[in-house]
Amino acid sequence: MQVTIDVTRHTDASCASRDLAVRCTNCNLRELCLPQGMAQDEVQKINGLVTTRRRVKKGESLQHAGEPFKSLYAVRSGSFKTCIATEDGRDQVTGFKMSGEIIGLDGIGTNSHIIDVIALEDSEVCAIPFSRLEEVSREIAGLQKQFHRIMSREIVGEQGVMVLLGSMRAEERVATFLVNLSRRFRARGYSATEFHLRMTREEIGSYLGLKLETVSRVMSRFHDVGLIKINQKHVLILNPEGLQEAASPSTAGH
Amino acid sequence: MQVTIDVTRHTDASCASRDLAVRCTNCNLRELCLPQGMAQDEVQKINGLVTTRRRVKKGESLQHAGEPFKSLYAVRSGSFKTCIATEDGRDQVTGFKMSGEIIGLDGIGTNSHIIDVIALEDSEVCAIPFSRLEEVSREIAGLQKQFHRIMSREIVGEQGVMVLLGSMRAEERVATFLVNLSRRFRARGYSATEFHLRMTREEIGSYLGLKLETVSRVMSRFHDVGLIKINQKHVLILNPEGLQEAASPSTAGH
DNA sequence: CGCTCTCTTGAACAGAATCAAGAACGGTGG
DNA sequence: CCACCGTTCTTGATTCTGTTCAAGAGAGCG
Repeated sequence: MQVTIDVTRHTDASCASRDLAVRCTNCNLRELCLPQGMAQDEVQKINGLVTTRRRVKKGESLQHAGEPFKSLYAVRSGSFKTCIATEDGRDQVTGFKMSGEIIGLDGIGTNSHIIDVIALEDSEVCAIPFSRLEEVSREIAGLQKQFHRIMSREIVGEQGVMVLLGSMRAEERVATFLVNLSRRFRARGYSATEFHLRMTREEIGSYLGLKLETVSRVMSRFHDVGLIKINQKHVLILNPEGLQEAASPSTAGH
Repeated sequence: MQVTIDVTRHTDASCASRDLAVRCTNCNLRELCLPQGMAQDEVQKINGLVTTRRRVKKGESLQHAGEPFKSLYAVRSGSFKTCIATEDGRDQVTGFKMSGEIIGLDGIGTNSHIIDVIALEDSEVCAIPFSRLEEVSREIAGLQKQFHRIMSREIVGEQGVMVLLGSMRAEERVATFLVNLSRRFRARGYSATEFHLRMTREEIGSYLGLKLETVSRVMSRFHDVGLIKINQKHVLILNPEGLQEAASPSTAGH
């Protein structure tokens, strides 16, 4: 087959992968990603870890449940949803991944993925071959430590979702979700009060254990009482404290 | 391959702690615990990892949220519940831990625990100092691999709970819970069809995102339709396939 | 421009929560 | 050994939150 178009973009990507841009040292995400908290000289040693970049178009999948596990992925740009499909046909969103976050930890235990990961927009990831990561982290204590931190935080984060799903009412869930997104956008240098939802109401609902109609209704209610301004996927948080309060009611004061 | 483990007589532990029994090599839980899947000679090298045993009486806590993180614990005998207390006073059970399972992974990320762990019965754990574990796992690839497996499985397990909480109805949740317990008892050499619940209805409910009355009602219903026989904390599974079917309905056939 | 997908909103319904009362159990002390 | 107490469990009646069903409005894409 002949490649006739898009040569520029293609070159961009290959350029990136043989050039300096692929190095963690120069990556503007290094404080959010794998190198976070590592010493300067340690980061240099892990430059070689990331061998390839991968582009994933909106709607395409980065990894499929059942595939053999080879690499972790660090989100370089864009965002993803992680889904789990149960034997009985249920399909649930278990998380949303933004830049700097690590994908694929589910595969380590059984050497095959159990989670589907799908791009919510055109995205790019850095592939981290896991066997290399294990090797290098045996040599660099800082990497080992950081990798353990990442896994532990994943565990803690999921416990937070369990609390959300197990004991929060619909309004609290949606408020918690928005507050969480807000924090993550801010951590990435974006506005904490104004952003664009990359996922549909249905995906939000699936993640929060609610139906899409309920998500929509709750957001409309927040809109009506002046907590937020929402128009389709565009969110403007008018009252961050109020939203935080809606997320965990009895948090005394604010 | 079938591994039969005799856990029925864990023997007395005081003898154990000053004697050879503290070594992983001789521990009858080694196929469920940290050494699982490691080579014989590797297991010998990690004998020194477990420095102390700790007894925890029923109702007492093994670790408190907020405490600095020093050690992981492997459950040697007995069982625990893990709870998370949110700022706004909510308190939720996030898991139950049985022999061979590892506790404390939540502390790695922040160097302090965020989870409370409370003994459901008089129990005993092996303390694994984490800094030592990191050191040794830099030397022994098998240990490193196994530790990563354990963390990954924790993540996967929690995703399973997220699906349960996010998309299952009450009956499915309770059935899933019982099937899960049944499997874990069997893996430990106990009966898969007859066992004693160590936790209260309220604790089960908290874990499953249900009220204790609902748990009780669902169990009574299962009893009435002949799936199980339940008398307070004593459970007898009469129809394992039926229970499995109740846990994930549309699982075609059985 | 038309089609589809997504979102909003309303009305009726269902499942689990809440409120309430009594029964069964387990531990304690007489 | 038995009576007593607090805790845990069961069961019923009622309430309420979120779901389901339904219809229409927007937005985005080819």
